[in-house]
Amino acid sequence: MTILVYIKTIKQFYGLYTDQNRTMPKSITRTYSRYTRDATALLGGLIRAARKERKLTAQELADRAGISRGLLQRIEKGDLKCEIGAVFEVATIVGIKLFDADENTLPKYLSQTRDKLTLLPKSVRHKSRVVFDDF
Amino acid sequence: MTILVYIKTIKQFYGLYTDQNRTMPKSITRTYSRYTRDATALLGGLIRAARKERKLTAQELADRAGISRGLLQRIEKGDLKCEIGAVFEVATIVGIKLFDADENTLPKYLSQTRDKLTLLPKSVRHKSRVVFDDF
DNA sequence: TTTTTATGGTCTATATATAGATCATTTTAT
DNA sequence: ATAAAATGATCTATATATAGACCATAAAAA
Repeated sequence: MTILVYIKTIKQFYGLYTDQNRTMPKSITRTYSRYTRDATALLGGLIRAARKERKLTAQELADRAGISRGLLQRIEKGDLKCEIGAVFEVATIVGIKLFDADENTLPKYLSQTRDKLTLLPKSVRHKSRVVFDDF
Repeated sequence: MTILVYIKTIKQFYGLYTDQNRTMPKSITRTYSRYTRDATALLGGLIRAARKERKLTAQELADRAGISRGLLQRIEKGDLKCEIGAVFEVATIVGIKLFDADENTLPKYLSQTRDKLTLLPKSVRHKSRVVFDDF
């Protein structure tokens, strides 16, 4: 007697597994405002322009940032699903100022914001609205 | 004869599979500059402050942005691995201006940047340095 | 004080972003 | 014109971010 188990890929097994035992969760499609899309596209465009002005190839900049060329392409295109850390790092390398702040003023803004937060209430609490539904 | 197959979790099987058949790829740990880390932390702090000023709970803001409360927590903490789209969307909702631009000026900056890009060379090409290694 | 609720953290399964390879095309230098 | 190289795009496996549930604690209201 022979038992033949043939699973080509993990994905295949994974798919069988999930389909059999769990309901496939709804794929979450995010919506973004125009402002968000424009801002991300602008940042990507600024990065691309700065890269060319500095005569860096995509591969060179990607290497410096420690990311793949493909990811850099997506960043420059304004892809909304890239890690913010990767995007900001690339921007930093080509010399784009975030929040109009240089390396000296940025920490100051940061501590100012932290100070401000200590003054604000720790948690936001809504006044409990009295409901008159009993009548 | 009995063949007993016991796999507790997919992860367990997955681990066995990869260890046996493939070399485990190096887990890529990114490095980020201080400027990048400060900028992300600042944005998170600004979001948190703006949220409290607007008397929104974390859950309320997360719902409006279409994200989970857990993700909002990471964003406010300045986690570098969040999607830039999610971060910018939350910032937009609480009224934080990106690039000091409002909803009218942002598209203008965007088209200006695109115009600039058409003027720049399509691809960056390094002058081929003649190598004298032959001697 | 008591009660209610917001926050902060953990854990798991799923969805998805990323690296890396590959190929076609475009662009620049020679 | 030709060659070399940069770019744009696609594909796959892996790594990892996210949603959602849960719990403990903190904080604000009653």
